[in-house]
Amino acid sequence: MPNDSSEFVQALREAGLKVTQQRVALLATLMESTDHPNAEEIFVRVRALDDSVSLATVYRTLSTLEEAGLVQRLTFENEPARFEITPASQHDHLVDVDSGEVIELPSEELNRIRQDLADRLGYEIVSLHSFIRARKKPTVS
Amino acid sequence: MPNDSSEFVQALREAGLKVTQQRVALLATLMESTDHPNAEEIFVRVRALDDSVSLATVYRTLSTLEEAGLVQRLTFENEPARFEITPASQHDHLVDVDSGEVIELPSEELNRIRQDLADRLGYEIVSLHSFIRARKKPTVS
DNA sequence: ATTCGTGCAAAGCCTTTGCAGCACA
DNA sequence: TGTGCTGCAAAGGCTTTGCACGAAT
Repeated sequence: MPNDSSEFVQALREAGLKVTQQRVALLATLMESTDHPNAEEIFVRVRALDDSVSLATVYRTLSTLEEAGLVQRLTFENEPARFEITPASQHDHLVDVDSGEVIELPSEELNRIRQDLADRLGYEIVSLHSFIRARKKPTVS
Repeated sequence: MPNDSSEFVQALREAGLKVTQQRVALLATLMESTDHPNAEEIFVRVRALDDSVSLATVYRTLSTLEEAGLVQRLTFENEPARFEITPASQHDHLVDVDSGEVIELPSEELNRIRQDLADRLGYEIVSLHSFIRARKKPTVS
């Protein structure tokens, strides 16, 4: 039985989901990840904590947690989806087209403007998926 | 041989690509499309103009044109990629989560802020991929 | 004549799913 | 005990690719 005092356990309970060791392991893995891993990478990392987890469960759990709002799916171009724990405030992502590195771009200003635009059209925002593909500029001498 | 005076022909030539009837038909199709069709939908529409075009060619041509900068690929969640003629100025996309409809959100302000953010990090923007999943608000009485 | 593009069919990659067994509530 | 979750393996959807032929330069 997983550690009941964990913050993940509470989050799962609140979402009305059963607390399984696989889900706790996955949430723990994602919480510790500072990058934005894809399902395969998460699979490898989770197995370090619990080697009974299958790839199918990783996919299923990620979808479940996404639906519950605990996890966010990042859909970039020409690559498998990446995932992150749902951040406190939405942010854009800058993707280095050469290295594949992802940099988070927190900006209240961007969020505010998008909010306004959606408002004006009579929409409420469900989620944001913004990535800017960019290349490092040669450093100016 | 396709109509040499067409704007598409010129664009293809400038990109150093051979001018084939398939490519011209695809560009014409995309230019006439006001929505954001996926490869399958483009395939159907292109065949109305030239029924020799194969789905493989649609995919290959879209990738080629994307690389040449003539076409932009829109990568939304849980659905096949959509495409549009590269717009004069970049814009965000609002996706109605219920109907699937895509609304373009032109905003110079958003572009400027993103430009600034990238600049400050020493990056130059290659392309922008921003979609906001949103739901229509109930109309207030 | 050469090079590049195309159609076809097969393969590939990422992701989902059916089913029987197991774990959590 | 009952419901939901899991592992396994198979299937699925979208996209890419090898090959031989055909079209553009």
